[in-house]
Amino acid sequence: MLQEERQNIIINQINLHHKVLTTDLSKLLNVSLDTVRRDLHELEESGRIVKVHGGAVSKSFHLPFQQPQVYAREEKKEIAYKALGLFKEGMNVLMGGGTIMLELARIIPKNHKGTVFTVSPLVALEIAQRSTIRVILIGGEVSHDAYVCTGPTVISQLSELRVDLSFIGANGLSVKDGLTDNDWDVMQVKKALMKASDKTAVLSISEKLDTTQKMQVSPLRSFECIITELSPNDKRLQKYAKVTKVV
Amino acid sequence: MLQEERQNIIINQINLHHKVLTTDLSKLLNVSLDTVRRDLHELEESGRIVKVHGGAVSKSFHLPFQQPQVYAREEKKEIAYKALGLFKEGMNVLMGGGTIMLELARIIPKNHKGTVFTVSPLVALEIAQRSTIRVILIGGEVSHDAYVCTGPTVISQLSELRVDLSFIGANGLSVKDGLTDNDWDVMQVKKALMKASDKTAVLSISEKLDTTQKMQVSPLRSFECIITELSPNDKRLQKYAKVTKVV
DNA sequence: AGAAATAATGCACGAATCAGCAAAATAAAA
DNA sequence: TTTTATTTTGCTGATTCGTGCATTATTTCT
Repeated sequence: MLQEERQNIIINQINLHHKVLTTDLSKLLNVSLDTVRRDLHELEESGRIVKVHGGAVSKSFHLPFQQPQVYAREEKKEIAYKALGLFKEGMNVLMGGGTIMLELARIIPKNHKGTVFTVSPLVALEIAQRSTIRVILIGGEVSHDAYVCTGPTVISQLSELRVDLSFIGANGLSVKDGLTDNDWDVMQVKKALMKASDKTAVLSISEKLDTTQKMQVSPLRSFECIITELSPNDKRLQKYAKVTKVV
Repeated sequence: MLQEERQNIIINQINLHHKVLTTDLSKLLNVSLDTVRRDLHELEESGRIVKVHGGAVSKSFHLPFQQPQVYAREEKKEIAYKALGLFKEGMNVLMGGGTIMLELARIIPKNHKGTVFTVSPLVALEIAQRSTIRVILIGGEVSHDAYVCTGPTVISQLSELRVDLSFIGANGLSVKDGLTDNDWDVMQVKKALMKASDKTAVLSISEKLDTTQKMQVSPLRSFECIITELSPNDKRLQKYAKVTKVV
């Protein structure tokens, strides 16, 4: 077998699986490990792949220093725009935390009528800064990782509140387990958010669909709708559409 | 499984959920805790994530509030350092809003013991971000100009609170009129802050000495001390020193 | 302050890598 | 074709790398 032929096969395998193991290639091509290694070395020199210990990965798979400021920013913006459509003039809404909420906060029109309640200091500041809308921040202990107010104060304040609509971000979302979270305090807050509102919309990027975290916030059917960046008739959403509205 | 592959999965999990636990990753990836820890270590070294006790959090969850030009920054830092001297280990303190408070928030040591209550979302976020100290945000309507929580909710929550010490920024400060402010809501909040604390320290740059605003918060004598960037025996402070302590 | 959870450290073992060398294959020249 | 030069391949041993385990620190919770 020619060297070039072999290397083409290797490239092919990498494109196919994003990664290859040196030992696998050795068996597949019936050559020694050294030969495979030398091939990988050359392919790396010519910049076609990235060699790692144990094998090699495709260049796109190995993201060298790409550090997005906000992960999946565009998708989240898209979701925020859809959500904004539900926020009619004069409504009182309740917003949770997370990057999607921040995007939503950014696009609320300056003179929108209504009141926003939120447990997220960041959301509160963003809205207060950009718009003249009334912002009520529900205070409590500030969580060190999610930057959201949590704790009994939050729960009790929310229990005295009644709003038309709430927006909640998702950590895990699946048909079977509904909305799930991995932080007990945050889970409690989300439950309270839902209790305080007539309707609740879940905002989530599609990547979180069919994932489950440790604790359940609420089953799917209790939500007014699920908002993702996907088209409502996307295949991935169909099983959700049977239980609740998808947007 | 390739190391590279594993680390990509970890990054992805963190992007999705902002925070991951070492034990969860260990189960998810079917490797020992040590391996996960080493991965997290490497990812931190290359600057892609931030490691915390028990797991790791996303680096990209950075706070977008910027502070372009702070007037008299150096003087304010100086004041903040003096104020920090009063914040002993284990104390519960209450902080108002304003740029001096932000400087104070920035210099609180990472592992300082104690609890901070504040009506300023900015202060709360700054502390929550930089330190492991407990931060309780007193919620309410977010003022559009001072970015401080105001209104009846704040007042009533503060009335149920009792702390050792509070730090308040000044808008106007004079021997004759004491601490004065020009915003009715903020004035009310400051009054409530004082009522909730055993002692109150006023933080002010010297420029505001001998100035008076429309509404009085409290006369001078009710303060434990006044903190400025000046030396305590500066000429300008002498008339204040007759009424209360100056630092 | 004590108990439990989490992290760091040192060690051992196997797997992967590398360098140099000899054999084999291929290409080029006589 | 034979001979020679060049490239490619496989092997050996030394070395590094990745992983898990045991032990010791550190942190957190109560």
